[in-house]
Amino acid sequence: MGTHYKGDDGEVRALDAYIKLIRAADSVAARVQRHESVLGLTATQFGALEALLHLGPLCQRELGEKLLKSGGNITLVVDNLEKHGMVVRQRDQADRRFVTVYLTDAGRARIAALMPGHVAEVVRALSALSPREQEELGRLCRRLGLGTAAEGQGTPPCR
Amino acid sequence: MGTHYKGDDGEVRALDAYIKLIRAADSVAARVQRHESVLGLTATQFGALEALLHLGPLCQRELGEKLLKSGGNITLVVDNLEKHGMVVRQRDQADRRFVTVYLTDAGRARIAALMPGHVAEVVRALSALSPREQEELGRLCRRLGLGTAAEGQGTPPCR
DNA sequence: ATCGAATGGTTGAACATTGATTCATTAACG
DNA sequence: CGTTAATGAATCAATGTTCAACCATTCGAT
Repeated sequence: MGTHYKGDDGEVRALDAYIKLIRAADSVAARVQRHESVLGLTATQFGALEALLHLGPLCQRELGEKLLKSGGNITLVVDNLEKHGMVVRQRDQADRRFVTVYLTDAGRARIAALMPGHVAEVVRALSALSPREQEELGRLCRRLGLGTAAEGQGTPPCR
Repeated sequence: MGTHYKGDDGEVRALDAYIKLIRAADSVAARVQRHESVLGLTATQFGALEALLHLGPLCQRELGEKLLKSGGNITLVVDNLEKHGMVVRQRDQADRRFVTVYLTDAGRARIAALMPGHVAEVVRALSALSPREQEELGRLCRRLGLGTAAEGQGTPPCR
């Protein structure tokens, strides 16, 4: 199990941790997302709604940073959410480059209704670890994320 | 920072760990993959070559399991690797449903040449953690991955 | 005030990924 | 045997994602 690469201890240790980290994230994300996508939302759409719900209106650049997605992608995601009436765009009057994205009532209702199930699924996915272990995992992961990630660590990317 | 969801302690703890896990994996994977993709390989192509290098020839179904990717995707990935002469397909004579994928000499040389840089980048990405912490992270992640993931935990998915 | 750099957003091409369908082959079972 | 089920792979449409090019807007020098 783990890595088959021949190298010194430090390399094998890092590779092993790396593989397990990626696999765990994939596994947990897949499990959680199953419950979102069934309801007609992609993971990124869900993440966007959730960010808007918990952080309030955001411009598209901010949304992209929170979700770790490219600008072009955010344009499409917001397009689709807007098409479905979950969200509205509005040009910022002060600085007309910005487009602020607002949750509609329908969007707020939708994401609010989805959250309990989402939370329950996350809790369930992490139930393999004790509370103390979950905290330890969070601590370790936070230090890893600091390296490259956009600093805004507000809201879940949801892949 | 972390989660903005209002809920009981267990929920907040799980959500927080979840977010950080996903972000850390994204962040580390992005960093590592930057060094692979610059050289003309997608993450999945790299993962496939690496699996073949360390595990020997595999059929496409096995490859899909190792990489956590769909069958249709594997067909395309192998197509592209074959086009570039990194890999050859061969029908299994015993059971003609199987197609075994072999590394060519060129493919072996290519992945072998890439590995040291890959390993160095993984080591670097995980250097925020001490050896002991890396082991702890691996231990926690392994227990999370067990929930849903395909059991074959041989080789890195690389997203 | 103006010109150039930087920033936010959009667009379009390229591509990876999935999921459903289909086909060939093998296995199982009567 | 022969039919049916199961398995591995290929194919195709649909979609999410990224990246580069581009436009509009603002900001900063001079």
